[in-house]
Amino acid sequence: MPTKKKPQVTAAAARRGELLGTAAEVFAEHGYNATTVRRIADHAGILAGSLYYHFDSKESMLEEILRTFLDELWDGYDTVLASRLGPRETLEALVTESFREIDRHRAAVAIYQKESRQLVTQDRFAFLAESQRRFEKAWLSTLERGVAERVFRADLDLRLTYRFVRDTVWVAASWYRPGGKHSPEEIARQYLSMVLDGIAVRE
Amino acid sequence: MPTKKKPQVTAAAARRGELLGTAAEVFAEHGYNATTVRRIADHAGILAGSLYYHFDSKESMLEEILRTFLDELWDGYDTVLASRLGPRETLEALVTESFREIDRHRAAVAIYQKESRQLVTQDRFAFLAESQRRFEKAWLSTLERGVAERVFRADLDLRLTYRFVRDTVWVAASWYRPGGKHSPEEIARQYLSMVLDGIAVRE
DNA sequence: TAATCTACCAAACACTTGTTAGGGAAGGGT
DNA sequence: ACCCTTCCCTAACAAGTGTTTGGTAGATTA
Repeated sequence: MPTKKKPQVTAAAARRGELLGTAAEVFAEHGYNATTVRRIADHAGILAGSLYYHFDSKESMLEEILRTFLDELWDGYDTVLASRLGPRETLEALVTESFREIDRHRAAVAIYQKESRQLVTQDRFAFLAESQRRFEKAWLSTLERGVAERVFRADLDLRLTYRFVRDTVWVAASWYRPGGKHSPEEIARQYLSMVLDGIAVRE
Repeated sequence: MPTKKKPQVTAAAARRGELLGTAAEVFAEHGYNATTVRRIADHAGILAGSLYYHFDSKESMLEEILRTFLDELWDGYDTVLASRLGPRETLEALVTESFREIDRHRAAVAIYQKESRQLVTQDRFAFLAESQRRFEKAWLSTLERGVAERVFRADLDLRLTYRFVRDTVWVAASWYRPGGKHSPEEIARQYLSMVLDGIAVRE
């Protein structure tokens, strides 16, 4: 029976996570394709070949980064959706949760934004397509409920509205920097104010 | 004195434009870095080396694609800005003009969206940074005028609002397909309706 | 008809890429 | 003292990259 096995595996997992973190940042900064494994290794203070002690391939690093992010994202989303709030409150909670995820996983979100379109076609990244379907379903049904309950406008193309709301939230990852003057919650509040009430003065 | 010189140069320019068009589409679909010159050549029905009869390098193709797009974009923007409309009408005209540009140059816009962040640091693409500065100035001043004239809300962070409006417009290039059921003007109308008045029902 | 030019091909170049194989230093376990 | 695992390095590989060179069929010009 092996003694003292657990300490090593957690240490290994910690190192793994550390390397994935630096890889995510380099991917986010230069793009996946333009990022060489040597550059990731440089950033981590080791040599390129050494990465292959921890990971099977460059692609598997990308996969693990995106999987980890999406898993945590859906943890938050599912909690919101399970609360069975009204449509407006659901939308507010989803947006706020999204900005929190951007705060926590900004590199992964940036990568997702830039690369997901081309990745979804690969079998390996089929989970991205499934996530997108769930995503669209969650948002669209919230919007539909809102229209039915007369809290959202009925004169808008809902699919267009969905893309509008989705994009306005996630593109923020391209300029957001954690530790800035706005907290995720504050940014969410302003975004919601614009999306819900518009930027024009009411008369 | 050379006779019959002009027909050739216009034919050459036409071929150039043709090749730039296919290059732009491949760039937009797979990303600049992931696009090989061989794939562009395949798409055009020639061999990779033959591209170098028309262009200096892969990078110069990218530069010409983006320059052409930005030149036409600013033609439209400058016309709008020169009209000296009120802030709300200026915003409406700029948004509408943007969607028309997306309709005309959707490949170039998609490339710009995905690659500009990394390109601006290169000397060769310094014109992107200049364009971004003019862009921010045009939009921000319009928003500021709107706040001063009490047609836009005064309680919003203007820089956040600027990024919001900017992003909501341009990310549309990632899903917009010309010839769809919505014309650029119709999409602009719906976007403006959401941005100006919000998606919530007014009470 | 001969000369020239246009737009392409064929084949190679130098370089970078992701990845692999073998080795070795450090350190805890027995 | 020895072994074994962990984590990294050194050095190389094969495939793919952007680009160059020399050549050539066919149209255009003189």
